[in-house]
Parts: sequence; structure tokens; C-alpha cells
Amino acid sequence: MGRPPAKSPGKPLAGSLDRGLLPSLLGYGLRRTQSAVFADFAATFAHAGEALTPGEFGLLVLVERNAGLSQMALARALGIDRSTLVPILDRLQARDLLVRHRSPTDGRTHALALTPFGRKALARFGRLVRAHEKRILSGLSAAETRTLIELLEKVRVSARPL
Amino acid sequence: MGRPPAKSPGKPLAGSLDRGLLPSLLGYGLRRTQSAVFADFAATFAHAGEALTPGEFGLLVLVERNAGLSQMALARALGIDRSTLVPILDRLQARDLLVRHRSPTDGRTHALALTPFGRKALARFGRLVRAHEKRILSGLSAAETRTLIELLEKVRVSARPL
DNA sequence: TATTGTTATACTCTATAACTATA
DNA sequence: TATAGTTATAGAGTATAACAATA
Repeated sequence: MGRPPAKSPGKPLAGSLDRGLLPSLLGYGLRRTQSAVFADFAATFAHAGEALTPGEFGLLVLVERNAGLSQMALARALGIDRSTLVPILDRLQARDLLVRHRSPTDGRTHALALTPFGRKALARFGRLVRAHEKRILSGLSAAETRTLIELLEKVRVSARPL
Repeated sequence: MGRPPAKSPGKPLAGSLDRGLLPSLLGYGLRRTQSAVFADFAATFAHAGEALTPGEFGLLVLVERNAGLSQMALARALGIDRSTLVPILDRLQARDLLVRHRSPTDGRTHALALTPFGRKALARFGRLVRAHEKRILSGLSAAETRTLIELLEKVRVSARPL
């Protein structure tokens, strides 16, 4: 949930992957763009004295909107294994952003919820994410933004479902 | 260089990140699409009995096109630290895809090059990548593909240069 | 001194397998 | 038995710091 930024390529070597080689190299463009977007996300938070990864943000939003959900349900929604989720929740819980409550109805599950502090923090995080999104989309018109999101979605469904 | 696929989200919980929350959530769409594309890449290679990550493919192409380059130059081109590159090259060298030659002019550097076997393998890999790209772009017209790549590039330059 | 490659170390994300508690 | 959460373990990407060889 938050691989390090991987700085953008330095000097373009002969035959950089930028173009030429293959039909389109969408995969490569996607990776480069994502890397830049990730770096911008991190820089936005660092500049505000906050620390959060895009994955953590998504997780917190999910918990806020589905208070009481179980770790299994959350793991499924995030597309990760339940064991992968454990240390991530440990960290967020250690930061007092969320808590694991014992479910009264099913002793096996934990009911996840944001703490009051977590809710306040998430409101702050949301503002930062909005500023971040605004910046990375600053070169696109509203129509282009919609188009981009639509095209990404089309690609996503064409990629192997697995 | 090749983080595991991270399966696509399962059942949509209330308030999935899919829409609503923020202006556009381009970052989220980007991550999901990239994850799906990565999975398709892996599946394409696995189906052909080959194993390679997008990062390894990019590295091999760079070495093929810039035979003799140093590890520092390659690390810079890939945007990773030189120490990160070492185990990656170890692995590719162990697979006999590339070799580190001592540079005759500068004893500190290694001149990287593909092996004959590596060149043949890369030709095979290129065909698989083309098939993969064709599949993930199957839902887009040629014009849409161009548009997508252009818009991704625009986003990339808007994201913090860092 | 500065640079290159390597090693040691440390995170994080990812997974599988096995264990515990509960159903 | 089956499910939820945890732990143990392992592989890969990422980095920083220190070291040897070379410039």
C-alpha cells in the first residue's frame, strides 16, 4: 500500500521507452504517470506535515463510509489478502486513526471504525487530496478529465479480469 | 520492479471509491487500471510459459538499445537507486539474459549487455508485450488510444516534478 | 576526493500456510 | 467443519549508509 515513488527517469538514453518500440506502450505510460502522481501525492502530504499513502487514504475512506465492516470485507474491497491487511491496520491503529472493536454478534470478527481523531484527520486528508487532484489535472479541461477517466475505465475492463 | 498484481476489488461496498467522494479521483482510477494492466501482463507471460515483469522488460529493452551502459546510467534511466539495481541484475544475469563486463576504459564500471540468449528471449518477450498491449487496448479506437496516451502525458507533466 | 558497484540493513507490500478463537 | 484474525515466513521493490576498488 504505498510503494516508494521511484523517481522519474533522468536523462533519456538512446532508445528510451518513450516511443518507437511498440504499438503504443500504454503500460509504460501508465506506470510513469502513476509514479509521478504518487510522488505528487506524497509531496502534497509532506508539505502539509502529514504522512499518508494513497492506499491508506482509500482504506480510511472505505472504513468511514462502511463503519463496522470486518477485516475480511475490507480486505476483499481492497483486493488484498486478509493477512496483508493486519500490519496496515496495526499501523493506522497505532496512529489512533481507527479502532478494531469486537463484534457483539460474531466473536470472530472485528468491527472497524474511525476514531474521532481519525475522522478529523480524514477531513484534513480529503482537502489535501482535493488539492493534489486539482494540481495533477491542472493541464486538462473538464472534458478531457472525463475522457481520461472513461478511457482508463475502458482499458481496465479489457485487461484480463483475473 | 514488479509488485504483485493486487486483485481488483470485489464486491462494491457502500461508498466505494468509484465515484462521488472527490472531484475526480484520477489517482484511484489510475491505480486500478494499472493494477489490471499489470495482471494482464503477468497472465500473458504466464500463459506463454514465460516469466517477466514489466520492469524487467523495460530494463532489458534499455540494455539492448544502449549496450555497454553502466549500472549507474541504467539506474538513473530507470529512476532507481544503484543499490536497488544490483539484485535485479543478479537475477537477470542468473537467467543468462544479460552480462556484466568489466569496462576496459574505467575499471569502476560494468558494461551491461544482453547475451545472445537474452536477445532471442527479448524478441519473444516483445511479441508477448505486443499481444498484451493489443488486448488491453482492444476497447479503444486508434484515436482514443492516442488521446489516452496524450492525456496521461499531460497529467504526468502536471504532477510535481520531484 | 569523488565515483562505481556491492553489501548490510531496514521498510513496505504482497502472498501462502498454519494456528487460535469462534461459529 | 468453516470462517475471522493473527503469526510466521518468504519474495520483491525501495531506500540509506558504509566499504572496497578505481579514477
